[in-house]
Amino acid sequence: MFSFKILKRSKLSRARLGVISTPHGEIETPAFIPVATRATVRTLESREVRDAGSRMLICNTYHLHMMPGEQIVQKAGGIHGFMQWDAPLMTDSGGFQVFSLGFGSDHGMGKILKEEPERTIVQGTQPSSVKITDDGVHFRSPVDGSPLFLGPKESVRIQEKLGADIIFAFDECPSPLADEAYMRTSLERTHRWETTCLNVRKRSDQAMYGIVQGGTFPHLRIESANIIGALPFEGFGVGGEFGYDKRSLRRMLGIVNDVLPESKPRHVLGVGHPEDFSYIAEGGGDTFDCIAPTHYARRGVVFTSTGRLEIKKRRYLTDQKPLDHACACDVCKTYSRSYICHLMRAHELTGMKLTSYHNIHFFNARAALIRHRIANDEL
RNA sequence: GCGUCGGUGGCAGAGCGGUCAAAUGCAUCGCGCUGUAGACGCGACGGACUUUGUCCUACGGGGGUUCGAAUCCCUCCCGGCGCA
Repeated sequence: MFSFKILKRSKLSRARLGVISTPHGEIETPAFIPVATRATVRTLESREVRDAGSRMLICNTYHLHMMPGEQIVQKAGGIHGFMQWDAPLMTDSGGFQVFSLGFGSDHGMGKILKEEPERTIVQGTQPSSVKITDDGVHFRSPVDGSPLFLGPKESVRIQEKLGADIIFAFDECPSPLADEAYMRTSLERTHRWETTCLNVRKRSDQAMYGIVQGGTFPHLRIESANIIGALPFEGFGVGGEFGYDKRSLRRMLGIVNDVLPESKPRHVLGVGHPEDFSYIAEGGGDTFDCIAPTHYARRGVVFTSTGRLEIKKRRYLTDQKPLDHACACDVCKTYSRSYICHLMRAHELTGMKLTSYHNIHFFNARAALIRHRIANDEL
């Protein structure tokens, strides 16, 4: 049911052109995957996401377990039926929440930094609202404080009920502030968890991706890729941070992907600003997800062919041009910057919807361009 | 006309003798967001400068009281409400 076909390998880089086939259809790669954490790409209906050019989404185990709960989703026919998305779907395992609700929250930072960090998280350190044990992670909801224990068994059990086409093994996304000793301990624990995920899986109609970690330590990345790559996963995720320098993203991916079996698809977790696309493809990434298009859209940041546009600025109130003159999306064909600027300033939901739609379309178009360039031997 | 309440920064709205260039919210400006807790977070927001400080101009206008007033008094102007 699940397969990955490589249509072309670049001669210039590790980039490849491919097709992932799932029980819910195919997707051409490299591809950008919008994030639909709680079974929605925020502000957009499933059909709109589809219209904007998306062929696969990634939902989240932790968030869908907390609300509405996997039983509800399962009864609705899995996420596909629940959200009426008749195309491929992935679910993230909850491994990112180990970071985002843990050290990420403690230090008020994301997993990608702009400069070399001071590695203050040493082996044995625990985040304040999350407790990491050998069996899994005790979470405490930042919303209402409700507890949740998620380990490899729990994550797989939930993901099998949610029913995505591709599920991820449970990992710990480590903080960029972790020192090497912490990173090694975390990595070894993650490796054990991933083996458990393979052992407890019951469904054969879902692909399971193992996740490579190791932070910015090349030898740990290689070690992780060797171990995870040798396990019978249908594909691989590459998680964590890749260094503050954009170039190191391509380098680290390259290091990992030289080790991972070439015939299986690789998903780069949580990376994908427009300027990252070519690095990801050149590093051998096939799919990648990022909250950027929707996250920024709601804050009034629009991605265009000439860079970011902060559409809430007063100066756009009288601008009759489309968001992006080079964009073919319905929003750009229909509405002016002036209108969208007004909606955003008035806090009208439609404003966020229009910017989200455009950004998703823009990201998809950029991914299509990457595919085009590989096909034309340009990348 | 009489009575009464009120006029504070772009807006709304605290303050009601010193610790007030004036709380708070919104707006504005700047910055930050990369497997989404977050339609969010941080900073600035009268002017000028030698900017953890100094000076100037400010709480409807004018005039007083006081060492000191956005805060008290008088008067004028404007607005809400009530009564004629």
